[in-house]
Amino acid sequence: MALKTGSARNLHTQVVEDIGQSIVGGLFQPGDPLPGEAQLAGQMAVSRTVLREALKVLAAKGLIETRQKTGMRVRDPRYWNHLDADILGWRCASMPTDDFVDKLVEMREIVEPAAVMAAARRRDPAQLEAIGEALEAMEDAQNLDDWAAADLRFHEAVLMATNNELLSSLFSVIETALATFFVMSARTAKNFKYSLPHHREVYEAIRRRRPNEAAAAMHTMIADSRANVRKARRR
Amino acid sequence: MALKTGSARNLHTQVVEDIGQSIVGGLFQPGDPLPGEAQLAGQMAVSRTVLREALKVLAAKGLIETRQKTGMRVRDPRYWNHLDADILGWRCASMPTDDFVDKLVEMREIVEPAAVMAAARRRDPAQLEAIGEALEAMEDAQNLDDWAAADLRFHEAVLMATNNELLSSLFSVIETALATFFVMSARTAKNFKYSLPHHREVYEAIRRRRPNEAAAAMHTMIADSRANVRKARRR
DNA sequence: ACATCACATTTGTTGGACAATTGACAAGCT
DNA sequence: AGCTTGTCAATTGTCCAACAAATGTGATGT
Repeated sequence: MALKTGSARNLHTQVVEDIGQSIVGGLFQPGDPLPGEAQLAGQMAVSRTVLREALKVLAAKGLIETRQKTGMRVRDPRYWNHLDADILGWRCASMPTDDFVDKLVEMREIVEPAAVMAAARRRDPAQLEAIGEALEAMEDAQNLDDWAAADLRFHEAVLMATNNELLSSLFSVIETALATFFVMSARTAKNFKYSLPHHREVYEAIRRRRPNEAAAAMHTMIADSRANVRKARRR
Repeated sequence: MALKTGSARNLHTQVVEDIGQSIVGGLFQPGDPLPGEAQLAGQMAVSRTVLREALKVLAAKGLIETRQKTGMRVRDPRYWNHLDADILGWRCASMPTDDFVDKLVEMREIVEPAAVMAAARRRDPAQLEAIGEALEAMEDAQNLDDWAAADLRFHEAVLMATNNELLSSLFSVIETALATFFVMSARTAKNFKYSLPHHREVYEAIRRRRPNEAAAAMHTMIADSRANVRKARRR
């Protein structure tokens, strides 16, 4: 457990990452409980103060609960904030199982068509331009990394154009899904721009304020993406 | 700012509530920044340690960012975790503006019809029974409080029956929306059971595994609810 | 066998100290 | 004067040691 995961300026951030990943990754089973604060702090070579700051964060995410004398227990996954960006990231880092990928796709299929409908109705010129810029960046992309970044920007810009921050907060889900797909299809992507026409359709529909067309285009785009992931998964 | 909001076992929980509500409520403007830790701790009569535990939680929710020397700043609302149950609660507590209610309704209209479709396809017998029990409790309810609690259980059970924890995590949104509606229509509700037939339709569609019927029933139900809220808001 | 109570363990809370970072300002050089 | 450089100070980051509060456990007494 003592691996230093990513780099982080703050110590407690590292501790959060470390313990969080251990819990989400299943290293700690739900219900049965972590060592005491003193022991944990010793294991990770940090002060109890820092450890406790991390524990509070994990508790806020719903991963653990603490009671005096009893100690800390991993909560049932039912109570986790599954939409939290960190938790999503940890799940993908350690357990990109097939059914989890399916759940991500299902979320996309629900959220994104509805989002482009809202965007087509309510977007303002600046938001449209943000989407357009992302689209241009996708066209100009010379390698997979550039294209992935631009793709993320595109979908983020669409979510922002809904003018509903509850919807745009779901970008953490879409972001995780796309990132996972990119990893899975990194090899098989000779023509990584294959979905560019779909993106253009979505953009055009939003520009022309055609909610239904936008939703349809987005729907086929996600279906395509899912089929592609299935294919990549099989090899 | 020194009002003691709700009751809480832990001190830092109170601090989180207090500062979080102040930020979400607009008492602290985004961009320009909170007093230092020492001063804040003094104002709230807690130790710096406790205050810092609270600040880490708020930072994890995306409300603030801290840097050495500069201090703490309220982040742009774009970065807030708007789907966090606490943040939703704080927004409703201090600012149930009309457009926020509209956004909540929009989320329901997107999520819940899709959710009942998934539930109608994938629910298992136990999950169906959980929905049925909630429905019975709604029938038997003698007062508004009982009915509200049963209504919440109904919608939660539906989300759980999707077998997609990403979807069921959105219950925090639905919960907040319903709670707000109950408050808004508390007076005007002579016949608070008016939506019972709709709920029954949804239940039946899920039982008979009819995704499209379930989605349609849920859709009209939410539309009804929205119309009712509009009416209540006007007086 | 049962109730009661003291105890021990674990988290909760406090205060203080020092380290690390970094913006601000002053000094010095060109 | 304008720019660079270095020092300073303010703020958060980290650590430590002690005590308070809660609470399961077991001893104790009847």
